[in-house]
Amino acid sequence: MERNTRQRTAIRQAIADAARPLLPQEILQAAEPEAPGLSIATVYRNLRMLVDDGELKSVLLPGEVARYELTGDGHHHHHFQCLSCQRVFEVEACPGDLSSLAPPGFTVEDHDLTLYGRCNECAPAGKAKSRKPAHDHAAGHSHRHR
Amino acid sequence: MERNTRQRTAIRQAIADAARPLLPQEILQAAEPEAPGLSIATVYRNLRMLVDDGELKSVLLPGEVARYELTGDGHHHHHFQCLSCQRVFEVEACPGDLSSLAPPGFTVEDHDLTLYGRCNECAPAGKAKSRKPAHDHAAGHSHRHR
DNA sequence: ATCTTTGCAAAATGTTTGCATCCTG
DNA sequence: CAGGATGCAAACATTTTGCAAAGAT
Repeated sequence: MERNTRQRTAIRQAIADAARPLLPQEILQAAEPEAPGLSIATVYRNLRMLVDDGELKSVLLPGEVARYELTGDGHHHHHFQCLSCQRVFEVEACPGDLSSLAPPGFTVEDHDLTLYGRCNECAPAGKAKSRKPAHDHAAGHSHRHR
Repeated sequence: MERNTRQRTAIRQAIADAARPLLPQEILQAAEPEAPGLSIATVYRNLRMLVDDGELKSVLLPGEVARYELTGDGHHHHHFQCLSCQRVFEVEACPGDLSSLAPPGFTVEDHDLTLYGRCNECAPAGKAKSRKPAHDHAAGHSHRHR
């Protein structure tokens, strides 16, 4: 990744402008106005390059397609997904060391945590197209091709 | 889902016999000897039926394809993935209430937690085909087609 | 001018579905 | 023997890749 193209700039900008991790499709839509004719293949190619470069980080939530956010200072953090609008937000807090939770003989090196609930824009009452509670997973659909 | 077929019995048994959540492919391989000619389509169809029936639960880890485990008593628990062998194990412990971690205006209803490290069979040194640390996600690959 | 990057279309993956047939109850 | 369940292949959604054309330095 060495040259600066209109497409790459638009993709970078789209992610930088978002206040939350975006889906490849959202990135395409956000960047397309800046780079007319932008193709999804180019979005994927650039996402991969930017992640390899350390400029971006992919945000993987259980059963969800990868989203992307700026690496920023790269500090440890987690994510929150709204059960109503499905959008994902960064969460600064972290429960800390969880090595005591592992079974004997197992060593913990890292962890991933996702919180589920309602974001500030979605009323805690409005049970819209909600995802099922995390430990009540619906049928397998990592590839359910949402 | 009303009839008892050789295939369905084999699938149920394969999952019951496993000490950990299995991938659809692992289920196919484990059940095939009991039900020769078993097709992957049948595995998927039954997994979905059994999940809908509440007999099974899908285990979704970040960036991973769905795995399946028995619902059992359906108690709240989490999972551990070995960075060396990639296998997933159940973890009884839970950090408890995490609602304080959410940003103001957000309400937490549930959470998902995944621990990463080495299982009892994989030496903490053997850095085999390991997954990257959780907050250092590799490029998107919910569909990375392992 | 060179060599990266793009767009398009085709391939690869994991999962789902249509349909004729098979088998359970 | 009726209707659910299976196997096969085709369909799907998402992501990747081959290749010729376009573009950046």
